Amino acid sequence: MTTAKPLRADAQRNRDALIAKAREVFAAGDFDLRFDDFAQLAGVGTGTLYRHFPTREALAEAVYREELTAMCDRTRDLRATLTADEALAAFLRGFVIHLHTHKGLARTLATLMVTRSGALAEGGQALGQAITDLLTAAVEDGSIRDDVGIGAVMMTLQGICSAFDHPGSQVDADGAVTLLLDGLRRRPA
Amino acid sequence: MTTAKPLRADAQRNRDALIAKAREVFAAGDFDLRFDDFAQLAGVGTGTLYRHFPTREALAEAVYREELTAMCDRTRDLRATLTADEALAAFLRGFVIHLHTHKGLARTLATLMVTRSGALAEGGQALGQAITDLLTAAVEDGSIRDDVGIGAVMMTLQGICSAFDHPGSQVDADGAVTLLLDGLRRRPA
DNA sequence: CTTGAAAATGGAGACGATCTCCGATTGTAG
DNA sequence: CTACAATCGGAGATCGTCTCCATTTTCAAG
Repeated sequence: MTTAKPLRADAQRNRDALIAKAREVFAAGDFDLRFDDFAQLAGVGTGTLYRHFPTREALAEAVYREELTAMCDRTRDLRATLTADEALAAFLRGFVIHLHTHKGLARTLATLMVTRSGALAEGGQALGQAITDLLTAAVEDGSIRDDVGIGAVMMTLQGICSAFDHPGSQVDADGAVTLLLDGLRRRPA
Repeated sequence: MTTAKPLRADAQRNRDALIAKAREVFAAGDFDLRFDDFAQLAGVGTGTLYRHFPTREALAEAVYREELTAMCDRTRDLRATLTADEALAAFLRGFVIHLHTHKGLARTLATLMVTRSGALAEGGQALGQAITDLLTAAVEDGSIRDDVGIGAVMMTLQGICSAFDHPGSQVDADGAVTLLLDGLRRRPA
């Protein structure tokens, strides 16, 4: 999967330059910049841009790849320290905070989930798996209900990501997580 | 608001033809048809199309206007027959079923919520208000919690609409509603 | 039934974004 | 150093969106 293909020196340089500039642009909130302009800003030709990143989403995914793996790691750390349901809660709370400080990440995840292009790009795929593992563990130790599927949870998360540019989104997103966590608790009666 | 502006005979005819054709196209699942082609199919010029419907969303909203008002009416009927929380539950269950038989509606609502163009087009606005009323009533009579905002619920609904083209979405959407309703229940302890 | 003015039409073409193609350039193995 | 392959760059093809305005249609007043 993680095919390590040796990249020629100049190719690597250009790729890095593109990602670096794109990160700046996203950080500035300019998500809808004309795609070709990413090339110009990075000082490469449009052909080079398209060769490295066939689509806007591919570029976004590369920019946030680090963040994505960090989140995956986080799920594992939490699993090691806390009970399954605590880990789930901690992760989701952290997820919202993380999205808040990286608006571009929210948009990227939303797009990846909607297009589900080629079954989500690699990083999105990994995060999805990590969350699935968290949920599965919590179901197995009986701390959350088992009568609703993972997909239902993912839909809610997709809502959070999609709606994250609206003003006041952080409070609402946190509320949505509260509802989700309480809804997931095993029905007492 | 509902400004009744008399439309010239030919204008009305063309408008209706556009909506009718668009309804067919959406029913066939072809949501991303080239916008100009809606005009060609309806036998009018592109200028006419744009005059009546400045954007793709405006056309979609017109197509589903009936559905939208029907849903608004439904919230009121349910309020008249059931308790506030029963009405909310019944509405959301019905909502999912409705989306399932009208995939185009799901996509339209998702788009309207994302763009929130001019504070949502008229129909979407009305539906949002109707849902808000349902929630408010349930909060007021104490059947659902009051410590999370309406926005949190809307986020979840946005997720349901956004994810509705994925296969197996109906089951997942129903699960998401289950989680939402249970999450909204006043915490017992 | 005119008739004149306002309303509406339609479709060619301007525009802006995406993406491709290929001759020129650069890196690297031998 | 040479030759070959990998990569580059950016002009321009392509495609969807939207505008503009000369022409046609409607309609109310005479």
